[in-house]
Amino acid sequence: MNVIDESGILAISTRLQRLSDQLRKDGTLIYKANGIDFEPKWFPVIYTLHLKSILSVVEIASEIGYTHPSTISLLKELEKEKLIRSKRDKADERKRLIQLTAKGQELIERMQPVWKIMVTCLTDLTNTQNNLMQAIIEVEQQMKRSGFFERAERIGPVT
Amino acid sequence: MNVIDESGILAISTRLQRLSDQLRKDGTLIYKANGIDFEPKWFPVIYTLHLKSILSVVEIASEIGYTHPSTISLLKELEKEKLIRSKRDKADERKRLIQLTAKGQELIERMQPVWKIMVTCLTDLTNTQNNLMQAIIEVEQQMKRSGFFERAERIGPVT
DNA sequence: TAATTATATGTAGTTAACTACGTAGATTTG
DNA sequence: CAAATCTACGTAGTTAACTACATATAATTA
Repeated sequence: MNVIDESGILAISTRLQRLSDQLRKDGTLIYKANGIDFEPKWFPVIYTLHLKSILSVVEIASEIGYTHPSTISLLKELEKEKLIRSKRDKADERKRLIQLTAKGQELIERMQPVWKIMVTCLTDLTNTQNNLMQAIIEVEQQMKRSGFFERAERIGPVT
Repeated sequence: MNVIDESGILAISTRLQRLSDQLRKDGTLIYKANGIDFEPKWFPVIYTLHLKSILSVVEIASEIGYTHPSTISLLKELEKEKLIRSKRDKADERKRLIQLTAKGQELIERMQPVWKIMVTCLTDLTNTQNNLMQAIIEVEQQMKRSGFFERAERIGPVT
């Protein structure tokens, strides 16, 4: 990965994705090694339902920052695993309300120690001179002020 | 994205990917706005060939840190765009040697000012208290020492 | 030098997100 | 209150990476 490492900031999107993938793959292995049948991609949904207990599809999507079709496909998997269940909202027939099942809640209990280990390891890994988590938060704030495209428009277009 | 923002480091893989996607999407728009027909995903291959001029498929894959099938599919697209061409290595009939075409080289010339704008904007965006690029490099170094899974194994498994 | 192993490339299918589009129910407005 | 618009959900198809497997050539070894 010589060239990409050296091409600097232009390949930052590639670098971010590579890091994300590595962490996710290890996440899968860590759950497995601890005897837990859980995929990292499910975390945002499950964690959201853990905190909020009952939400509609679109509410979950908005909490986790995914599109609703992506959320629907995660919910399908989780329903198949019997970790969540859903019912129509009687007050608004368009909505489907999602909740954890007892199995889902138990799984969360069993995952607590694993999450604790993960937090420790991730904190360790990222606790360097420039803190990755903080850097992400800071860049997201910068982008909220003015995004990459908007900034480029302001400088360019090259005539 | 309340919950994910607050779930902290456990959702770091999701956060990294989200940021990567946003930057890539804006990258696409910036090329377009500057009248350049180029996709950000092509950057690693094109930039590598710009520096090294002639390489085999596996050499490119290794330089950009992708698997060879991913690289092959990028090369197919680039060949269709006539930005690269390939020929068998006479010394080793297994190898396919890849080079930029004249069109590819011209495109790179035309992209230089856009890359310059991008570098400026990205540097600006990430030049916060905790520098994102530096943070990535530091975390990659940490992971080389001992990865996420390895660290978790050392602490756990929970008995 | 024949057999084995390693390397380079290629194909098929998977994954985890996305966009685009469609429908049904709720809300707003002329 | 009928028509128009908006919101919630769902489906189909795309994307950009991956893994697993297959094949051909090269290199090594018995």
